[in-house]
Amino acid sequence: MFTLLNRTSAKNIPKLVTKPSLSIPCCTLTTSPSEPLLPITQDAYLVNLILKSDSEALTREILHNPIVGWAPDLVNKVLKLLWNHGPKALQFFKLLDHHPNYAHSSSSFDHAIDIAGRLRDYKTLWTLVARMRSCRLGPNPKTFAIISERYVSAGKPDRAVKVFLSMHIHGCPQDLNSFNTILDVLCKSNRVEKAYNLFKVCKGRFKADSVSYNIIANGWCRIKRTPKALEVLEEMLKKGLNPSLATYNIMLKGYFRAGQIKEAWEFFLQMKKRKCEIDVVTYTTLVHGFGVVGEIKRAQKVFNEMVVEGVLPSVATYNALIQVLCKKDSVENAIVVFEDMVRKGYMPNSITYTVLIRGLCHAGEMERAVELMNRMKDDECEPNVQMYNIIIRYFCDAGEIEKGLNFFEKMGSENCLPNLDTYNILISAMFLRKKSDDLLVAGKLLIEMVDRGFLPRKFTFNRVLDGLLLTGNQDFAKEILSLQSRCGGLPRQIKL
DNA sequence: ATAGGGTTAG
Repeated sequence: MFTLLNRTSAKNIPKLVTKPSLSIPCCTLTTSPSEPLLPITQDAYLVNLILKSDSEALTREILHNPIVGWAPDLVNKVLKLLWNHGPKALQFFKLLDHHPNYAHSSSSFDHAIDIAGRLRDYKTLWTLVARMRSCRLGPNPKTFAIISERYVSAGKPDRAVKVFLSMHIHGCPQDLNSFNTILDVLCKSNRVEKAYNLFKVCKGRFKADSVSYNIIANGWCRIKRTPKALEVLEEMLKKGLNPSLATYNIMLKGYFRAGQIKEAWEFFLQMKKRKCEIDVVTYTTLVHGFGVVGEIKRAQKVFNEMVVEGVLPSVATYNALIQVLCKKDSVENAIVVFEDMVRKGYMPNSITYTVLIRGLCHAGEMERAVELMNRMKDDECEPNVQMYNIIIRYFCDAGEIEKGLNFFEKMGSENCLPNLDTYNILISAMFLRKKSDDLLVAGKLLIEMVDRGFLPRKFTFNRVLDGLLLTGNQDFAKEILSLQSRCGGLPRQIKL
């Protein structure tokens, strides 16, 4: 297992970390007198407008409102905010495509294609690709990366491979980069066998490089098949391609994933012994790896020792430690680490908050979880769908259905659109109290989710239908039944 | 959006 380590690793190139600017251009438009007169960002204003307008009003606002100066950046922001409202997003995109003075940019096309793919609306997807081409804006390698990913996550990896092999027909020739991308897309969805087959067939044609090999090795590691990963890397060495620190970190993580804790530690010791440049990723892998198997003391020991070795922890390292403390130790100790990181000047990110909020909820500390959620806004961090889903789920589980519903309403007013999970969580909760009014709410939620492009499972439909029939809501049940038959032909929507 | 570390609860 250590032959890999006999080679010198490539120089580790420091990564330039740039922080994206968080300032958002403000719009002086005010919505209506009943709403707060605070300056509202233009993208948020438009999203609200799009969500509440019928198609006639929308045409008027999008095409003929002279106050809105359309620009690619603004369009992309709107599309992003409408991420969990696919049909409306596509309606908006198509409408704006007919604007007299505005033409879509290539990145907006990519966004729209992504959304169509998520809705599994492949007809629209390929229409957009054709339209993009006729505007001479692509499609580009990124477009195909998006399309492949959508096919793979819809359970159609063969279609993804086919799309890759026919890229050139759409005016975008394949190269090593796009080859590596499709391999990675397949591996990240655990279709490693498929990736490996494609790799074997095409590695000569595209001159597979060490990145290709790393992607495949990581794929085998993801599905806990470390021997296959080692085999692939041996082949890489035979080809004269050098492993890099990324290669070693992939294997290290692979051992942890496969539960080979002893091997992981041995591998790390060998890395050290053979003068590999060990970096923050290596240490984060160790902290997380030891933590998830409950070896908290060792995780903390590694965390403390890395500084001695001259490697500073990153936010990700802190997140790893905080997470494992929440899971295997106590949320109180996790908070201690969180406060320590803040004191040292680290800026917690949304993962830090998600992990801590879940930890607090799990410990039954709902008030503190909510408090933290309010406090994170001071750190230029907005609560996201996942956090709302956690809070809503735990409140519902604790029997506080009203509080769950309150948070659901709150997210609507904060430009955080519910996703499939949100609806499933809430609909399930509507059966807990055995109240007939709750079932009416469940029915309304079901209608709303379909409207937003999410397809409920058959189980969900049946449950709501049964509930409505049992509580004497025959008319509403009929409405739901016709909704279900209208959904029959629709493809199933998956979560993010 | 070409590779390695940190959310995802049966």
